[in-house]
Order: sequence, then C-alpha cells, then structure tokens
Amino acid sequence: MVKLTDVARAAGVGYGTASRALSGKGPVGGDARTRVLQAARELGYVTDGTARALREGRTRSVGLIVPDMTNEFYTASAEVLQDVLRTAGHHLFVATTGNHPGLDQEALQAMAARRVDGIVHVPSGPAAAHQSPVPVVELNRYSGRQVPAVVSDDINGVKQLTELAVTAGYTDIAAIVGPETYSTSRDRLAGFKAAAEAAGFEDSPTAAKRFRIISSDFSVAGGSEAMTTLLTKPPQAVLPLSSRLVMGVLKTARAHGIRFPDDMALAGYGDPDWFEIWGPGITTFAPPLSEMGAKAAETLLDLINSEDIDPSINRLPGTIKQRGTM
Amino acid sequence: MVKLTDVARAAGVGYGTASRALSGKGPVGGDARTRVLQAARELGYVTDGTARALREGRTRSVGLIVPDMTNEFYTASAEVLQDVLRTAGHHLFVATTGNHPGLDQEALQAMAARRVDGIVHVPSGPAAAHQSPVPVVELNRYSGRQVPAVVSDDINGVKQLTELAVTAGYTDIAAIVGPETYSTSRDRLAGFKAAAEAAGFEDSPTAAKRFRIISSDFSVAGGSEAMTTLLTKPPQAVLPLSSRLVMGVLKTARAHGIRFPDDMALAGYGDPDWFEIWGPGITTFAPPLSEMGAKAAETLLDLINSEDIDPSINRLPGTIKQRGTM
DNA sequence: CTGTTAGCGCATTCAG
DNA sequence: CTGAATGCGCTAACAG
Repeated sequence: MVKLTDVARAAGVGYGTASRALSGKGPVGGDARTRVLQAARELGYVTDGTARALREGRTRSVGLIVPDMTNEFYTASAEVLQDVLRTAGHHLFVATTGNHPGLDQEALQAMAARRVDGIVHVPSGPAAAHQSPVPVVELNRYSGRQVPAVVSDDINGVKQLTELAVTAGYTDIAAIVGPETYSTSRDRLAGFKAAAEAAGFEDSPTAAKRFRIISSDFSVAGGSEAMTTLLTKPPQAVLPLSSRLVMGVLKTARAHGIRFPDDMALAGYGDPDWFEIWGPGITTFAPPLSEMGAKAAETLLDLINSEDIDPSINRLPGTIKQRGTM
Repeated sequence: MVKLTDVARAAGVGYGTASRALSGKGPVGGDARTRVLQAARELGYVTDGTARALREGRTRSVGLIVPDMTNEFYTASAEVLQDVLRTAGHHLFVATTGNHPGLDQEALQAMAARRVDGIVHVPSGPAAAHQSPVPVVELNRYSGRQVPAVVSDDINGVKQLTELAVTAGYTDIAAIVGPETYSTSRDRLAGFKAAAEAAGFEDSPTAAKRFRIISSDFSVAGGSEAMTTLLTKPPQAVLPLSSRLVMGVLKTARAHGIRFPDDMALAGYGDPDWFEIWGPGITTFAPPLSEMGAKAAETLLDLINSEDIDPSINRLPGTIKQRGTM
C-alpha cells in the first residue's frame, strides 16, 4: 500500500512537506503543493488511519451500541446519527447486544480497544457495571450512569395517548408494558398511570373507571400472550406500549376475530411505516427518532470536544398520530 | 490511558514479557504471566488497537456499506453478518449511502483509510468507479466488479411467485419493478418474464393472456404512482417486486377502496413482519436475508485469510410464503 | 518555506 | 525464559 514517503519521492519533495501539503496544515509552496497532490492522486494514496490515529491520539470514529439492528426503533435514530457524525468527519462502529446485558460490557471494551473517540449507547439493562474510558451518551434508554442521555419524552407522550382513550369515553383500559428494568418501560407506565389516575381511574376490576397493567417483555410473543390474558375479560381499549407489542396484540386479535376499533379500541407506541396502512390505521405515539439521533450525535460531539459533561436526561417530545383504531 | 509499560512496571517484569503474557504468544513463565494478567486487570488495561493495528498491519475490523440502515432488507442481513464477524474477532464499521452513488466511493475510501481488513458492500449503482484496495464482497446486489457477490436467487423466486398467479388462473398480470441499474431489478424482472412467457403470456394489451411491466423506483411513492397508473385499466393480479413497492401499492389501493384479494390479487417481495398480519396476509417471496448475511461474512473472512478470489455470484434460494392476497 | 527527526504504543526480533 | 531494541506510517516540532 502506497505511503507518504512514496508520494514525497514521486513529487520530489521531502517527507514533511508532503504531509503538510496533504493535510493542509502548515506552510507549503504553491508549486510543491500541486506536485504532491497530483502525485498522491496518481499513486492512489490513502492516508493510513491507524498510523494517524496512533500519532494524533484520536480515531475520528465513534461507536454505536444497540440491542438490535433490525429494529426500526433504533435504526431510525442510527441513520441520522450516522449522517451527522459523518458530516463532522467521524465514522461509525456498530455493535449489537441482542439485549443480552453481558454483551454491553464486551462491546464497550471492544470499542475502547479500538480507541473510538466516543460512544452512543442504548443500554440493554440496568447501569450495573457499564464502564467506559471514553465519553458516552446514552440513547433511547437511560441506565443511571452519570452520562448524558437523549430519550423520547414517553411520559408525556403516553399520557396524551391515554387521555385520548379517556376522552373517548372508555372506562376499562388496559396497558401492556415492558420489563421494569428498562427506563422506557418505567416512563411509559408512569405516563399511563398519571393520565388514568388524573381522570379518576383505579387499578381495580370493580371500579367504575378502571385500568389494568400487564407486564410483558418487549417482544411480539410477549404482546400475543398479554393480549390472550386480557381476552379473558376484554377491556374496551388496549394500549400495547411498543411497536412489537402492538404486533403481538394484532396477531392474537386476528386469531380471535377481534376487529379494531369496532370490538376494541387500540392505541400503540412507535410508528413503523405499516401502522399507517394497517386496517383503519393505528393510532399511536411516535417518538422523535430522527431528532433523537441528531441530538445524540451533537451531544457526543460536544462531549468529545469539550470534556465538561452534563449528565442530564434530555427528553425530546414526540407526536400523537390519531388514526382509525382509536 | 494505561499502557503496556505501566502494566509491566506494576507487575515487575519487562516490557516484552508483559506483551507476550497478554497476547499469549511466546514463552512466559507461569509466575510472570499471572502477575502480568493481574496487574492488567487491576489497572484496567485495554490494548491500544491503533498501535496494534499499525504494528500488525490489520485492524480486525471490517466495513459494511449499505444504502439505508432503516431498511429491513439490509439490516436483517447486517445483524447476522455482524454476529458472525464478531465471533471471528472482527468488528463492524457501518456507512450508509442513501443510494446516492457518489457516497459509495466516499465510503469505500473512508473504510480504506481506516484500514479495515475487508468490506461488505451493497452497491448503490452500477460498478462504475468503485475501487477498493481491500477485499470486497458484494451483498444483495452485484455491480459487475470482479468480486464475489452473495445475493438472493430472485430469478427463481419471482418465477415461482409468478407461476402462482398463472396457476391461479389470472390472465392479466402486472409487475412493478425497480430501476434497471440495480441487479435486483433485472433479476426479478427476468424471473417474471420467464414465468409469464413460459405460460404463454404476452406483453400486449390485446393478448388473451397478457402481462404488463411498470418501471418505478424502489420507494413507497414509486409504488403508489405505479399503482395509480395501473388502475386506469386494473389488472387481475399485481406483483410489486419490493416491500416498499408493496407499501405504495397498498396505499393507493386503500385510497381507491380496492380490496385484496377480492378486487385484485397481490403477491409481493420481501417479508417484513407486518406482511403476515396485513389484511388476509400478504403472499410473497421471502429472500434468505439471514443466510445471505452469514454467507457474506464467511466469504469475506475467507477472502481476508486466503487472497485467492473467486469472483462469482452466489445465489441463495428464498422461500415463497403463500398467504391470503393470492 | 522546506527537509530532517522524534516519538505515538505495540509486537517482535535479537541478545542475554 | 526474559529484557532491550527496532520499526509500523504518520504528525508536529525543530533546524536549516
């Protein structure tokens, strides 16, 4: 692979001159500069990033750790995050954990070993032993570490979603949430309870205005099971609070011949593109995934360039999309 | 950041000894080894990958270049690809091009600059100027470069899909395909025509058994427009040959109150999870995305470890999923 | 303005 | 079996 000395020799200049010409830093004679640039182009010279990184003490690359690359919930953020970072000259290492907490630390280590300048992390579990020698910004979920986090304002979002059900006059509402180990589950649950209780609903089967909460995992199968459980005494409205839970609920409903909104009202969470064309359209709370990705990227860049960390949680507002199911 | 000399000093051994102990290569006394390992753990030592890469001439990282991280069509492959590579000790650089051909070369360059050991590339356009000094495997699409490619056997897949329509007795069939610049478009079109013509269909509005082909881009909007065009003289069966085209077709159909399969039969391509629960279930050809990802990873690893390239196209068979729309 | 030089941290020779 | 020394390719500081 052609290196700097080759370019310098071809251009008939010294080693350092070639370096300065290529990087644009430091004084170089206009004549020498053009000769170097031309030689570099002709030889197909590409700076050796490993050597440069070693010398400069930074790699211009950042890590992204997500539970699952096939989940639109993460990739929608990742896409714009990647875009913002690339514009700033950084490239992206990606690792997935499959929500298996052990892999978080492993990925963090691997990224640190590659000396990324920073990491955007969707933690797959409680803070625990997550440690990183490089700056970290949490995305989507916050683990409790003293690092900045960029998340969706699920508390308000789900609150508004629940108010939709209340306003529509339903008096028997059920929510399906994920494991409490995730901040997302806790936030969504908090939003739901806040709205329900504010409207005079109680967590009791005998109350006139009542709500139920079913805990599940964030999977399609979990949603299916939860819905099956609910169907022993069908609520008037169901709120599966993740897009995969929605999918599970729809599967079970389909098997039982239940129609939305005729037999039951439904409001979901997230906004994969098919929500719009499923049946009458699925009413949902759409978190601001793109904005979250951009904000996470900007926060990380700030962190990399300034060192002063503001370990606060940045909650970005999403949007209610009212469609046919509620 | 703690380095090797620190560990060596803490362990009371020499520099080289520490290196050998950590890497496991070369002779080290059992006693010295344990002292080094313990010191490393206590100090939180993490090998500096940039220095190691410079010295060893490889980074143990590979690049993945895809058009779009939010498209399940790519991420489903990427997920398992990432898994296979990680098991082999490699990590993944990801860049997206947005199907903007200029970015392909830019991404290729950036990856080369970072000295990745190899690249998995979903080319976003014709071969053209794509050049890379490191081994490349193409995924999903092949550009014509002399590199190995791992793709879905769309020719046969779409052929079978078309035969489904023929067998069902439809005599007016329309296919919606993407731009001819993509090998995927050409393959799917070839499969469609092969099956249609073999069954005696003609590309003529007056033939008893007739087919139509509408060219579009691979977007939701493109599918919508194509469907609108078709509706001036509705076919008995429509085959939008990408999941985004399916989405577009469904949107237009919905606006026109068309029901599948009652008013028109539909068979699609790809298998995002919502295909199963949309209406009566969408009949489709599902490419083997996971297998493709795994195969691409293995092919690249072979390439990295052996140098002898076999620039052939590996077509992996997919599966027909017959559901309700046809 | 230009050429020369010293490390960045590591793996790996070569002496001991 | 161990410690010291070399150089991977580059940038930055220095001397000319």
